[in-house]
Amino acid sequence: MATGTYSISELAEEFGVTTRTIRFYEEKGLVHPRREGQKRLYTPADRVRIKLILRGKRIGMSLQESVELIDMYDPEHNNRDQLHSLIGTVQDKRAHLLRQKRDIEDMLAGLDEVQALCERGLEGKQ
Amino acid sequence: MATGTYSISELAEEFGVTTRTIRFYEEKGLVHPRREGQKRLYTPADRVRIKLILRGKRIGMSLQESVELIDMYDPEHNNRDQLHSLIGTVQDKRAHLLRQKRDIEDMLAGLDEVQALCERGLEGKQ
DNA sequence: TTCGACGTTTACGTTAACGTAAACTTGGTC
DNA sequence: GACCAAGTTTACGTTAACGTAAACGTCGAA
Repeated sequence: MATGTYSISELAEEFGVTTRTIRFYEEKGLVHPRREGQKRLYTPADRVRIKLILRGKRIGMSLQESVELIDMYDPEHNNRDQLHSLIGTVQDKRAHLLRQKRDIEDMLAGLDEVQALCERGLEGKQ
Repeated sequence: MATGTYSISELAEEFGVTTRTIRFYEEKGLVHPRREGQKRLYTPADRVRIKLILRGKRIGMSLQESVELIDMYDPEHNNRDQLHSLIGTVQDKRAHLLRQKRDIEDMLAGLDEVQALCERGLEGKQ
């Protein structure tokens, strides 16, 4: 296998998913690995895309949402209108993420409470 | 309608979901509203439960996960073993949430980059 | 040369979380 | 008393994100 590339099972193992999952992502147009004969060859860029998609999944984003976010990075945005509209999308995404962050912080505070209650409950039963 | 209670459509509107969604949550045992004749009557406690479930959804939790988290609050945990095991679960949840928080912060940093690139792109085209 | 590990395609199955539609009741109001 | 908004039950439909199985190719080692 060409160096600096990955097989499908390497990536699957690294990310803790099945090869089916990675092929499914290709089916949906999320990645486009080269082929060596019949076999898929993933570049480091492909690997990063998958990594970012899985990061998105962890906070409840759909695959499409992840892809849209990832594609904000690549500069196919040339004219002013596109740049302005992209900035708008960035604002929206930011607002959404900030809300999620607040939600998480609230839950973490809740967990602290629960733990404190547990520990006080244990003290009484020493 | 009894004061200090809510109808299904009141809650649906407040939370921006359909009544179907709220009935579905009942079907799944997530809430247990009283009845006034045929109609469902939601207490403030019911309302909070739904609110917390929807908060969970926003960060990608399943309904079951949300319920498990919510139920950590109520003190049906009496003996030491249960308290210890609950503390363990709290730790796990916390770790999970902290990872999600990091993911979000990374994405926010990414968005800052994108925006900076956009603004620099616009400067050149004034 | 026969495995066994790894890969491939094709295709049907599954689960969660509702959407949607039909058919019915019920309490006020014009 | 007819109507309408808001409620109800029952039931089938839908979408995303894979799981699972079958049937096949390939290539390096024993």
